[in-house]
Amino acid sequence: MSARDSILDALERILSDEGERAATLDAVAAHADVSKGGLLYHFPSKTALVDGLLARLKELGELDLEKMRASPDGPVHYYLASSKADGSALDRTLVAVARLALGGNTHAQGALEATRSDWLEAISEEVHDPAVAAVILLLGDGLYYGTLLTGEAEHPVTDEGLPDLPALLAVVDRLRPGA
Amino acid sequence: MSARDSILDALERILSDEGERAATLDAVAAHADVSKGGLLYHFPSKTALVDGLLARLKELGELDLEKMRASPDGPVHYYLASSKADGSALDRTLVAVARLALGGNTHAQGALEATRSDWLEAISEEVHDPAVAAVILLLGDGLYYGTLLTGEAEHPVTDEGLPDLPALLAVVDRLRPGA
DNA sequence: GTCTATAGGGTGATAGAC
DNA sequence: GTCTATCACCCTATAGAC
Repeated sequence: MSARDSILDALERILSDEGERAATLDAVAAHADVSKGGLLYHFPSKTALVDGLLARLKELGELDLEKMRASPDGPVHYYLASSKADGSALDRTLVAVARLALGGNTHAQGALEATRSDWLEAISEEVHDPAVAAVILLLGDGLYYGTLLTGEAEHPVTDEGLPDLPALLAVVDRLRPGA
Repeated sequence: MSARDSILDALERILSDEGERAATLDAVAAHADVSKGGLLYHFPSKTALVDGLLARLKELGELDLEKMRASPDGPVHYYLASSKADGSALDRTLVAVARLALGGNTHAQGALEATRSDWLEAISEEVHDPAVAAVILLLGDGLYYGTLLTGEAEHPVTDEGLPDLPALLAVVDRLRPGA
């Protein structure tokens, strides 16, 4: 793996596990097994480091959008299933960027908004009622919010006494007359 | 207003508008128009300051829960309507605590989880299908997530091209056979 | 290419004046 | 009760050795 990628991986891990405040240059360098000077060679500043993460989100997001559109179960099921973060590369990046966005980083907010807008577009191709499409988008947001709260994708809020994904999908399907 | 309350107000405002990192003792004191020493007289440490905010959340949350149960439109409509943050005292506190929770503060995470659990209970009293109740809870989470992303309750994500609240409520009502 | 050393500024917290 | 002065610590970023 390239040094660049292992640095971004370390940044994601720290943002997910310990939050935005813990993601200092020192901590990222230590987790990536490079020196602080080495980190600053690859990313000249913290802003550049964050921009690197946002570029990764854009790349992974576009790949996922293709998979979403090509999914045999349709974009909606694919979207909701993937909203229960399962530890994929995109999930890890998304949680990390969300942490930055919720910490006030406006670039991260914009990147997330763009991704969400792509999702809504793909959902709307399958579900033509805009209100239903919005409900689905917001439901996915809610699922993501749960994993963001706990930080660790292993213990999402929805695992604590809430119904499982198939039950939620069944409810959503009742909103789609054609399904 | 008591000095204590104006300090907590200042903390909320900074957390909402600028994020967790900006909520330093200095900044809170300046916004509350007290000196840093004065702030530390009322709240001996930053942990005590945060605990003060969590106590306020508990208090406002219990009041809101009563209103939710007594609402003429039923708990579900009340819950979803209030999930689109409208600048109420509870909304401000909730957004602030969510910022802390998403920054990694485990006390704040627990306080939010307790509040969410109360909501689910109240929703379940009206909606007996647990999967539908979960969808409603998550939908509210999604609405909140939008206001958290932008930080300012004045420009929630759902205002940007998504249907308005009545349209969402109509969709949700289709899930409740008795409604 | 990767490292050490250090600058310059902000942080939470304490002691003590008034 | 509220303030000023100050502490030791941690942050991002730079300069320059190897």
